[in-house]
Amino acid sequence: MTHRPLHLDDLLCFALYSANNAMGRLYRPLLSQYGLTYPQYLVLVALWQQDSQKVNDLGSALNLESNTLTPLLKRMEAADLITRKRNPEDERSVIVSLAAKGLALQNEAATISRCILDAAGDDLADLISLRDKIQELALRLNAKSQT
Amino acid sequence: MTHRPLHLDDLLCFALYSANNAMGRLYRPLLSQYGLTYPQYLVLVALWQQDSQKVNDLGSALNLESNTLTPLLKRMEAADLITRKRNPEDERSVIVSLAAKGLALQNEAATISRCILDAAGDDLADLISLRDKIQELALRLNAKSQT
DNA sequence: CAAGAATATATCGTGTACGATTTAAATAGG
DNA sequence: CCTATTTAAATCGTACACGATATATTCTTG
Repeated sequence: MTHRPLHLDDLLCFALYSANNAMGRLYRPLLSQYGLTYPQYLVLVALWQQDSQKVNDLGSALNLESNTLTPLLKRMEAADLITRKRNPEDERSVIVSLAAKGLALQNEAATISRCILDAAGDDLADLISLRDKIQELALRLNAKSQT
Repeated sequence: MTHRPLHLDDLLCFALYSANNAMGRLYRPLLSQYGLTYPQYLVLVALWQQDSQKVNDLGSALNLESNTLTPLLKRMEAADLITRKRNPEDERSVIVSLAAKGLALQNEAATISRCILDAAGDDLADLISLRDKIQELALRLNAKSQT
Protein backbone atom coordinates (compact mmCIF):
# COMPACT_ATOMS: atom_id res chain seq x y z
CA MET A 1 0.00 0.00 0.00
CA THR A 2 1.68 3.20 -1.15
CA HIS A 3 0.65 6.67 -0.06
CA ARG A 4 1.20 9.71 -2.17
CA PRO A 5 3.22 12.32 -0.28
CA LEU A 6 1.25 14.35 2.22
CA HIS A 7 0.26 17.74 0.85
CA LEU A 8 -0.65 20.80 2.94
CA ASP A 9 -3.92 21.12 1.05
CA ASP A 10 -4.86 17.58 2.06
CA LEU A 11 -5.02 18.51 5.68
CA LEU A 12 -8.28 19.43 7.31
CA CYS A 13 -6.22 20.82 10.16
CA PHE A 14 -4.38 23.20 7.82
CA ALA A 15 -7.64 24.40 6.29
CA LEU A 16 -8.86 25.22 9.80
CA TYR A 17 -5.58 26.80 10.83
CA SER A 18 -5.45 28.94 7.73
CA ALA A 19 -9.11 29.99 7.85
CA ASN A 20 -8.81 30.85 11.53
CA ASN A 21 -5.70 32.96 10.96
CA ALA A 22 -7.41 34.69 8.05
CA MET A 23 -10.43 35.38 10.22
CA GLY A 24 -8.19 36.94 12.84
CA ARG A 25 -6.54 39.17 10.25
CA LEU A 26 -9.99 40.31 9.12
CA TYR A 27 -11.22 41.02 12.64
CA ARG A 28 -8.07 42.79 13.77
CA PRO A 29 -8.60 46.18 12.08
CA LEU A 30 -12.32 46.10 12.85
CA LEU A 31 -11.70 45.47 16.55
CA SER A 32 -8.55 47.48 17.11
CA GLN A 33 -10.47 50.72 16.66
CA TYR A 34 -12.24 49.76 19.89
CA GLY A 35 -9.01 48.57 21.53
CA LEU A 36 -10.19 44.96 21.38
CA THR A 37 -8.51 41.75 20.33
CA TYR A 38 -10.35 38.84 18.78
CA PRO A 39 -10.44 36.64 21.93
CA GLN A 40 -11.46 39.68 23.97
CA TYR A 41 -14.34 40.24 21.56
CA LEU A 42 -15.42 36.63 22.08
CA VAL A 43 -15.44 37.22 25.85
CA LEU A 44 -17.69 40.24 25.32
CA VAL A 45 -20.04 38.19 23.12
CA ALA A 46 -20.25 35.59 25.90
CA LEU A 47 -21.02 38.32 28.46
CA TRP A 48 -23.60 40.07 26.26
CA GLN A 49 -25.32 36.72 26.06
CA GLN A 50 -25.14 36.25 29.85
CA ASP A 51 -23.62 38.85 32.14
CA SER A 52 -21.75 38.13 35.39
CA GLN A 53 -20.22 34.77 34.69
CA LYS A 54 -17.54 32.99 36.65
CA VAL A 55 -14.15 32.52 35.00
CA ASN A 56 -14.93 28.83 34.75
CA ASP A 57 -18.22 29.52 32.98
CA LEU A 58 -16.46 31.68 30.42
CA GLY A 59 -13.90 28.92 30.10
CA SER A 60 -16.58 26.37 29.33
CA ALA A 61 -18.19 28.69 26.80
CA LEU A 62 -14.91 29.47 25.04
CA ASN A 63 -13.04 26.21 25.67
CA LEU A 64 -10.28 28.02 27.51
CA GLU A 65 -8.81 27.72 30.98
CA SER A 66 -7.72 30.18 33.62
CA ASN A 67 -4.12 30.17 32.39
CA THR A 68 -5.37 31.86 29.21
CA LEU A 69 -8.35 33.72 30.61
CA THR A 70 -6.89 35.32 33.73
CA PRO A 71 -4.33 37.53 31.95
CA LEU A 72 -6.79 38.29 29.15
CA LEU A 73 -9.49 39.31 31.63
CA LYS A 74 -7.02 41.44 33.58
CA ARG A 75 -6.21 43.36 30.41
CA MET A 76 -9.93 43.81 29.74
CA GLU A 77 -10.39 45.03 33.30
CA ALA A 78 -7.53 47.49 32.90
CA ALA A 79 -9.25 48.75 29.75
CA ASP A 80 -12.51 49.27 31.71
CA LEU A 81 -14.36 46.78 29.56
CA ILE A 82 -15.26 44.43 32.42
CA THR A 83 -15.03 44.13 36.19
CA ARG A 84 -13.67 41.17 38.16
CA LYS A 85 -14.71 40.47 41.72
CA ARG A 86 -14.45 37.51 44.01
CA ASN A 87 -17.72 35.67 44.51
CA PRO A 88 -18.90 36.47 48.06
CA GLU A 89 -20.63 33.08 48.21
CA ASP A 90 -17.47 31.20 47.27
CA GLU A 91 -14.27 33.16 47.52
CA ARG A 92 -12.49 30.70 45.23
CA SER A 93 -14.36 31.90 42.18
CA VAL A 94 -14.24 35.24 40.40
CA ILE A 95 -17.25 36.86 38.79
CA VAL A 96 -16.68 38.69 35.53
CA SER A 97 -19.20 41.38 34.63
CA LEU A 98 -19.64 43.92 31.88
CA ALA A 99 -18.50 47.46 32.63
CA ALA A 100 -20.22 50.37 30.87
CA LYS A 101 -17.66 50.39 28.09
CA GLY A 102 -18.00 46.68 27.42
CA LEU A 103 -21.76 46.90 27.41
CA ALA A 104 -21.78 49.85 25.04
CA LEU A 105 -19.74 47.99 22.46
CA GLN A 106 -22.66 45.65 21.91
CA ASN A 107 -24.05 48.35 19.61
CA GLU A 108 -21.11 47.88 17.27
CA ALA A 109 -21.36 44.10 17.12
CA ALA A 110 -23.90 44.00 14.29
CA THR A 111 -21.70 46.18 12.10
CA ILE A 112 -18.68 44.00 12.79
CA SER A 113 -20.60 40.80 12.08
CA ARG A 114 -21.82 42.20 8.80
CA CYS A 115 -18.26 43.01 7.66
CA ILE A 116 -17.17 39.48 8.43
CA LEU A 117 -20.16 37.87 6.71
CA ASP A 118 -19.54 40.01 3.63
CA ALA A 119 -16.01 38.72 3.43
CA ALA A 120 -16.95 35.13 4.21
CA GLY A 121 -19.36 34.63 1.35
CA ASP A 122 -22.47 35.71 -0.46
CA ASP A 123 -24.74 32.79 0.43
CA LEU A 124 -25.87 33.06 4.03
CA ALA A 125 -27.45 29.60 4.07
CA ASP A 126 -24.14 28.08 2.96
CA LEU A 127 -22.29 29.91 5.72
CA ILE A 128 -24.75 28.76 8.35
CA SER A 129 -24.46 25.18 7.16
CA LEU A 130 -20.67 25.43 7.16
CA ARG A 131 -20.70 26.94 10.65
CA ASP A 132 -22.84 24.05 11.91
CA LYS A 133 -20.51 21.46 10.39
CA ILE A 134 -17.46 23.14 11.94
CA GLN A 135 -19.24 23.31 15.31
CA GLU A 136 -19.93 19.57 15.11
CA LEU A 137 -16.30 18.96 14.24
CA ALA A 138 -15.16 21.04 17.20
CA LEU A 139 -17.43 19.02 19.46
CA ARG A 140 -16.02 15.73 18.22
CA LEU A 141 -12.43 16.96 18.57
CA ASN A 142 -13.00 18.33 22.04
CA ALA A 143 -14.62 15.07 23.08
CA LYS A 144 -11.57 13.11 21.93
CA SER A 145 -8.97 15.32 23.57
CA GLN A 146 -10.68 14.84 26.94
CA THR A 147 -10.33 11.07 26.62
CA MET B 1 -35.54 46.00 12.58
CA THR B 2 -34.63 44.26 15.81
CA HIS B 3 -31.80 41.76 16.20
CA ARG B 4 -31.81 39.03 18.78
CA PRO B 5 -28.73 39.27 20.97
CA LEU B 6 -25.56 37.88 19.43
CA HIS B 7 -24.76 34.38 20.64
CA LEU B 8 -21.33 32.71 20.56
CA ASP B 9 -22.78 29.74 18.71
CA ASP B 10 -24.02 32.07 15.97
CA LEU B 11 -20.52 33.01 15.00
CA LEU B 12 -18.75 31.25 12.18
CA CYS B 13 -15.55 32.79 13.52
CA PHE B 14 -16.03 31.17 16.92
CA ALA B 15 -16.70 27.78 15.35
CA LEU B 16 -13.40 28.12 13.48
CA TYR B 17 -11.55 29.40 16.53
CA SER B 18 -12.86 26.61 18.70
CA ALA B 19 -12.25 23.85 16.15
CA ASN B 20 -8.75 25.12 15.49
CA ASN B 21 -7.91 25.21 19.20
CA ALA B 22 -9.34 21.72 19.60
CA MET B 23 -7.26 20.51 16.67
CA GLY B 24 -4.15 21.95 18.29
CA ARG B 25 -4.95 20.19 21.57
CA LEU B 26 -5.33 16.92 19.68
CA TYR B 27 -2.07 17.32 17.77
CA ARG B 28 -0.02 18.45 20.76
CA PRO B 29 0.50 15.08 22.46
CA LEU B 30 0.99 13.34 19.10
CA LEU B 31 3.67 15.81 18.03
CA SER B 32 5.39 16.50 21.33
CA GLN B 33 6.83 12.99 21.39
CA TYR B 34 8.85 14.11 18.36
CA GLY B 35 9.61 17.52 19.88
CA LEU B 36 7.37 19.23 17.33
CA THR B 37 4.72 21.90 17.63
CA TYR B 38 1.73 22.11 15.33
CA PRO B 39 3.03 25.00 13.16
CA GLN B 40 6.42 23.29 13.00
CA TYR B 41 4.69 20.16 11.74
CA LEU B 42 3.01 22.23 9.02
CA VAL B 43 6.44 23.54 7.97
CA LEU B 44 7.66 19.96 7.67
CA VAL B 45 4.62 19.01 5.59
CA ALA B 46 5.39 21.92 3.27
CA LEU B 47 9.01 20.80 2.98
CA TRP B 48 8.15 17.14 2.43
CA GLN B 49 6.02 18.32 -0.43
CA GLN B 50 8.83 20.48 -1.83
CA ASP B 51 12.24 20.64 -0.21
CA SER B 52 14.54 23.68 -0.14
CA GLN B 53 12.09 26.53 -0.16
CA LYS B 54 12.76 30.18 0.53
CA VAL B 55 11.25 31.67 3.69
CA ASN B 56 8.90 33.63 1.46
CA ASP B 57 7.74 30.46 -0.31
CA LEU B 58 6.95 28.83 3.01
CA GLY B 59 5.18 32.02 3.97
CA SER B 60 3.00 31.85 0.87
CA ALA B 61 2.21 28.20 1.50
CA LEU B 62 1.33 28.74 5.16
CA ASN B 63 0.02 32.31 4.98
CA LEU B 64 2.66 33.49 7.43
CA GLU B 65 5.35 36.13 7.27
CA SER B 66 8.96 36.29 8.34
CA ASN B 67 8.07 37.81 11.72
CA THR B 68 6.39 34.50 12.58
CA LEU B 69 8.53 32.15 10.51
CA THR B 70 12.04 33.34 11.34
CA PRO B 71 11.94 32.49 15.06
CA LEU B 72 10.02 29.28 14.37
CA LEU B 73 12.55 28.17 11.76
CA LYS B 74 15.43 29.03 14.06
CA ARG B 75 13.98 26.73 16.70
CA MET B 76 13.57 24.00 14.10
CA GLU B 77 17.16 24.51 13.01
CA ALA B 78 18.35 24.32 16.63
CA ALA B 79 16.45 21.01 16.89
CA ASP B 80 18.25 19.69 13.76
CA LEU B 81 14.99 19.34 11.88
CA ILE B 82 15.95 21.74 9.07
CA THR B 83 18.86 23.80 7.79
CA ARG B 84 18.80 27.50 6.88
CA LYS B 85 21.27 29.01 4.47
CA ARG B 86 21.46 32.22 2.51
CA ASN B 87 20.69 31.83 -1.17
CA PRO B 88 24.03 32.23 -3.05
CA GLU B 89 22.14 33.60 -6.07
CA ASP B 90 20.39 36.27 -4.01
CA GLU B 91 21.82 36.89 -0.59
CA ARG B 92 18.61 38.53 0.56
CA SER B 93 16.73 35.25 0.68
CA VAL B 94 17.21 32.25 2.94
CA ILE B 95 16.74 28.67 1.78
CA VAL B 96 15.14 26.26 4.22
CA SER B 97 15.89 22.57 3.69
CA LEU B 98 15.07 19.34 5.45
CA ALA B 99 17.75 17.92 7.71
CA ALA B 100 17.93 14.16 8.25
CA LYS B 101 15.75 14.34 11.33
CA GLY B 102 13.06 16.38 9.62
CA LEU B 103 13.06 14.06 6.62
CA ALA B 104 12.82 10.95 8.78
CA LEU B 105 9.71 12.21 10.53
CA GLN B 106 7.83 11.87 7.25
CA ASN B 107 7.45 8.19 8.14
CA GLU B 108 5.36 9.13 11.16
CA ALA B 109 3.04 11.47 9.28
CA ALA B 110 0.61 8.79 8.14
CA THR B 111 0.15 7.57 11.71
CA ILE B 112 -0.46 11.08 12.96
CA SER B 113 -2.94 11.84 10.17
CA ARG B 114 -4.84 8.69 10.97
CA CYS B 115 -5.19 9.66 14.65
CA ILE B 116 -6.57 13.04 13.67
CA LEU B 117 -8.98 11.64 11.09
CA ASP B 118 -10.25 9.13 13.64
CA ALA B 119 -11.05 11.94 16.03
CA ALA B 120 -12.51 14.20 13.34
CA GLY B 121 -15.22 11.84 12.18
CA ASP B 122 -16.15 8.50 10.74
CA ASP B 123 -17.19 9.56 7.25
CA LEU B 124 -14.12 10.39 5.18
CA ALA B 125 -16.12 11.84 2.30
CA ASP B 126 -17.80 14.27 4.69
CA LEU B 127 -14.45 15.35 6.08
CA ILE B 128 -13.03 15.93 2.61
CA SER B 129 -16.05 17.97 1.64
CA LEU B 130 -15.78 19.98 4.85
CA ARG B 131 -12.08 20.53 4.28
CA ASP B 132 -12.77 21.84 0.78
CA LYS B 133 -15.43 24.24 2.03
CA ILE B 134 -13.11 25.56 4.74
CA GLN B 135 -10.32 25.96 2.18
CA GLU B 136 -12.64 28.02 -0.02
CA LEU B 137 -13.60 30.13 2.97
CA ALA B 138 -9.94 30.72 3.82
CA LEU B 139 -9.32 31.81 0.24
CA ARG B 140 -12.20 34.30 0.33
CA LEU B 141 -11.11 35.68 3.71
CA ASN B 142 -7.49 36.02 2.64
CA ALA B 143 -8.56 37.77 -0.54
CA LYS B 144 -10.53 40.33 1.48
CA SER B 145 -7.84 41.09 4.01
CA GLN B 146 -5.41 41.97 1.23
CA THR B 147 -7.82 44.62 -0.07
C1' DC C 1 -13.75 19.85 64.16
C1' DA C 2 -9.16 19.12 62.18
C1' DA C 3 -6.42 17.01 58.18
C1' DG C 4 -6.62 15.85 53.62
C1' DA C 5 -8.90 15.95 49.15
C1' DA C 6 -11.12 18.69 45.77
C1' DT C 7 -12.03 23.02 43.43
C1' DA C 8 -11.20 27.78 41.35
C1' DT C 9 -7.89 30.99 40.01
C1' DA C 10 -3.46 32.55 39.31
C1' DT C 11 1.45 32.19 37.92
C1' DC C 12 5.24 30.73 34.99
C1' DG C 13 7.64 29.30 30.84
C1' DT C 14 7.50 28.27 25.88
C1' DG C 15 5.89 28.96 21.37
C1' DT C 16 3.20 31.07 18.15
C1' DA C 17 0.81 35.37 15.31
C1' DC C 18 1.25 39.82 13.80
C1' DG C 19 1.83 45.14 13.29
C1' DA C 20 5.69 48.15 13.02
C1' DT C 21 10.28 48.86 12.20
C1' DT C 22 15.12 47.73 10.88
C1' DT C 23 18.85 45.85 8.11
C1' DA C 24 20.99 44.21 4.14
C1' DA C 25 21.04 43.07 -0.64
C1' DA C 26 19.48 43.71 -5.37
C1' DT C 27 17.49 46.56 -8.93
C1' DA C 28 16.23 50.79 -11.49
C1' DG C 29 16.74 55.38 -13.30
C1' DG C 30 19.10 59.32 -14.13
C1' DC D 1 27.97 54.26 -11.84
C1' DC D 2 25.68 55.87 -8.16
C1' DT D 3 21.78 56.90 -5.55
C1' DA D 4 16.70 55.86 -4.67
C1' DT D 5 13.61 52.36 -4.42
C1' DT D 6 12.28 47.77 -3.80
C1' DT D 7 12.63 43.32 -1.81
C1' DA D 8 13.71 39.56 1.79
C1' DA D 9 14.63 38.54 6.43
C1' DA D 10 15.10 39.70 10.93
C1' DT D 11 13.91 42.20 15.18
C1' DC D 12 10.81 44.10 18.65
C1' DG D 13 6.68 44.50 21.44
C1' DT D 14 2.06 42.79 22.62
C1' DA D 15 -1.30 39.28 23.20
C1' DC D 16 -2.83 34.87 23.08
C1' DA D 17 -2.85 29.26 24.14
C1' DC D 18 -1.49 25.83 27.05
C1' DG D 19 1.20 22.36 30.10
C1' DA D 20 2.85 22.43 34.69
C1' DT D 21 2.61 24.19 39.03
C1' DA D 22 1.23 27.14 43.03
C1' DT D 23 -2.14 29.26 46.09
C1' DA D 24 -6.27 29.89 48.38
C1' DT D 25 -10.81 28.43 49.61
C1' DT D 26 -14.24 24.95 50.33
C1' DC D 27 -15.68 20.34 51.10
C1' DT D 28 -15.19 15.72 53.23
C1' DT D 29 -14.45 12.39 56.34
C1' DG D 30 -12.88 10.31 60.11
